[in-house]
Amino acid sequence: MQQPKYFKTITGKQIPLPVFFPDATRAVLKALDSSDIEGTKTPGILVNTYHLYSQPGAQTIKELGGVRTFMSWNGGIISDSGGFQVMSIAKTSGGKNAVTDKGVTFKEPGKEKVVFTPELSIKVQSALSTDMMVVFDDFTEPGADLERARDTVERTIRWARLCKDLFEQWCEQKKLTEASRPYLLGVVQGGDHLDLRAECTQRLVDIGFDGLGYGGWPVMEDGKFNYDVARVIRENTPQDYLLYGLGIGKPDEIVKLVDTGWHVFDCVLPTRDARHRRLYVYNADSIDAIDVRADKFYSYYVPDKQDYYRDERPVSTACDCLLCTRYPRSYLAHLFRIGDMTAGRLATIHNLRFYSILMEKLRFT
RNA sequence: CCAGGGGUGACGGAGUGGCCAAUCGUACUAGACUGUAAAUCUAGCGGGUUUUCCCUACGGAGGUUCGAAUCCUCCCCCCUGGA
Repeated sequence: MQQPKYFKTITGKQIPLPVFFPDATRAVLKALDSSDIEGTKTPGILVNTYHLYSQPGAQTIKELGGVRTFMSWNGGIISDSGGFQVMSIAKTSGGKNAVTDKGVTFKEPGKEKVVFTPELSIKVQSALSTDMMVVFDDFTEPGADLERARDTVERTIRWARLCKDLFEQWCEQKKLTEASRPYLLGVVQGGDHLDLRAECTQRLVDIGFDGLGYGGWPVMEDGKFNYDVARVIRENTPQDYLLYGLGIGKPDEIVKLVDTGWHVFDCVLPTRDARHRRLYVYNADSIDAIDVRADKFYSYYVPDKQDYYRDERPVSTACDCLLCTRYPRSYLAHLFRIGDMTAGRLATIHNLRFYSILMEKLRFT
C-alpha cells in the first residue's frame, strides 16, 4: 500500500497532494469570485453542507447542477458534513438545543428550529455533488474529560457506520463507479485522549473509508496544536488512506502535519485574517528563496499601519499574486483605511497565494 | 462697527460648580482570530518606575469659591446675520 499522491475529483482531475482547500462555506470564498480563486492557484475549496442546506437549499443546488456548476468552479470541492457548525451552535449556546443518537436539534435566534441528522447530511452532500463527502460526526469539545470524550466517539462511530451505509446505497443507486464516486471521509474524535483517538481511528478503519479526518477543535485550550493526536491517527491508519486535517491550520502547523504524513487541509485563517488585516508574508526575498522548514519562515504583515502610507514597495517580493505584482503597499493601506471591499479582495488573494505557494513547496521538498 | 453663536485632548463632538484626566465616535497603537453566527472582536490612547497617588490640562490673563472645563471681568480668535 502506498500513500496517495493525488486528490481525485469526480470530473476526473488529479490534484497533487498535499493540498490546502480554503473555506467557501456558503459556496463563495468571501470577497472573491471563482476566477479570483483560480488566479491564486488554489486547487480546491471546502463548502459547508449545513449552510448550503439552509440557503439556497439542497434541491436548488441539485437542480442547478451541483455546487461545481452553481459557482462555476472547476477545481476540487469538499463538503463538510455540517456537524461542526451544528455542534458548536448546539453545544455552546445551551438552551433547548440537544444532541441525541438521532441527530442534533437546535435553534438559532431569529430562525426556526433545525433537526440535523446523519441521513440528512449525506442526502444534502450527495445533492451538492462534491468530490469528498464527510461523515456527520459528534465533535469532542476542547477540554472534554475521558467519559465525555468517549460518548462523542461512540456516537461518531455509530453515525459513521450509518453514513457509510447510506453512501454505499446512494453510489449503487446512482451506479457510480470507483472512479466517478466521491471520497467518503470518516472523522476521528476523542479530544486529547490518545488511546481513545487510536481506538476511534481503528474502528473507523474497520468500517472502511477513503480517508480520515482530524476531528474536534483543531487546537487545544491553550491554542497549541496537539501533534501527538496527529501522530496517533497516522500510526493507526492504513497508508493508502487520505488524511485530512479538518480546520487546520497555521502555516507552520501544516508543515509539521505534512511531515507527519497528512495530505489535505482546510482553514478559515487565510481568508478571515485577510479581511481582518493580517497578511502572511514569507521571510524571503524571492519565491525561490523560501524555506518552509526554517524556524520562522513567515511573518504577519499589517497592511494599514502608518508606516506604509507612502510605501512604494510591494507587500512581498516572495509572492506573485495580483496584489504583490501590481500594487504598492501604500495603495493597499489606503484601501483598508477607507474601508473599500477591494482591500479584502486583494488581501484574500494574497493570503491564498501564500498558502498555495506553501503547498507547492511542501509537494516538492 | 452692531446683533447673535462659539473656542474642550490628533480630529469630530459631549459635558455647563464637586462623582472630570474629562461620555461617545473617528484616527492611531497593540493583541486575538484554526471543519467561518466573524470585512469581526478585545485592550490602550496627556505625563509620571510609590498608580484607588501626584503633576499638567478644557483659547489667554486675572477673579469669585472649600472646590471651576463649568460662574464673573478683560483680552485674543472663529462663524452667522445686519450696516
